[in-house]
Amino acid sequence: MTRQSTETTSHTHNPNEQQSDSPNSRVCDECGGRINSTDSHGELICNDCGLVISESEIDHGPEWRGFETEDKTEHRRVGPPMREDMYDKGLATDIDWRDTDTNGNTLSERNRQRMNRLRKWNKRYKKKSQSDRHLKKALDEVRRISSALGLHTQTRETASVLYRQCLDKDLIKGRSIETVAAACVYTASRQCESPRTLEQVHRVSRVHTQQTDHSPVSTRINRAYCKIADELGLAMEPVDPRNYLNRFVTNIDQHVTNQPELITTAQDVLTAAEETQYHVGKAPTTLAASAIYAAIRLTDRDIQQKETAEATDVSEVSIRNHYRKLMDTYNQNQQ
DNA sequence: CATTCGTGAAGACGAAT
DNA sequence: ATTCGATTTCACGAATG
Repeated sequence: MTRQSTETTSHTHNPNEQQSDSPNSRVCDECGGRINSTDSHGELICNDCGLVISESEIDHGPEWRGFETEDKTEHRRVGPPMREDMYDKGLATDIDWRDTDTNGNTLSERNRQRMNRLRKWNKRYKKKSQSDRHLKKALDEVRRISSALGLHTQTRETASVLYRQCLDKDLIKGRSIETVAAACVYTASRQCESPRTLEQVHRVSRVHTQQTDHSPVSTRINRAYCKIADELGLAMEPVDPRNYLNRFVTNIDQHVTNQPELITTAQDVLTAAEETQYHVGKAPTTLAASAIYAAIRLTDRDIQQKETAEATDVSEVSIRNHYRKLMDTYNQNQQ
């Protein structure tokens, strides 16, 4: 459905591309345009056609840190930074499985047995307690969901921090690990301004709707999210509908020409709507979808309501109910 | 014929009572 | 806890081109 990075990673090996001025600049497969470095939502976006290339971010920074001048010049390697999304924060030691020393020489029989014993106890220690296993399972789930939603590393780490805080506050009791993990990812995606809808999170989560639950979104994840935001004292702002535009437009599977024009028009439509306070009380997703359809009309494109509705998970009716008004306020604002 | 438009019923939600 | 109003969605049929 969405285009992922698999197509773009290949020409990293092309020597011609190594000359580019920034490590992030690449060329779009679709239109040959320059690809922007990540925008504020952590998504790689083509400058020309607006195609979302890849939502997962690669850290191009140095893996070393220097505390004294000679450290910096030597580029001494000191290991990766701490990671909140690994249950031991990435700090644990592992013993190599090869029975060789650092020079590659095979070990003596006596030393091999010693290493075997050490490996065994190291493993036992790492999986020691029940809570460690719980945390590992939970953070694996956070990682899985984040990756399925194309969220970038910073968002995933935020979700992981949230989960640890939930654990501290005993918020897991009565809920499944999967539910809390999904709720943490949902919360983090909003905090990091690359929001995913509850519906999107629910679709990739392993939280089943109850048999009696007819609502399209998971009440469980929503309740967990409310509880988390309340207990952790998070002041959650309403989602800015503009943050949905890139993703929604990319979701329209028909090839959209000149995406940036469409997106900026939709942005202006939303800005105009805010000035008349039209947006108050309306769902952000509905506003984003309606603004996109209004922009489609304003720029004379041949894309149907149905397609817009399907790409945004907003009903056709809701789009119908709003896009005229949005077009009107936009047009008034232009004069 | 495909698409858009309008409608009433029904559910969910927040604010007010 | 209940009521009320606004919003959203569904199912359907009518209007439009």
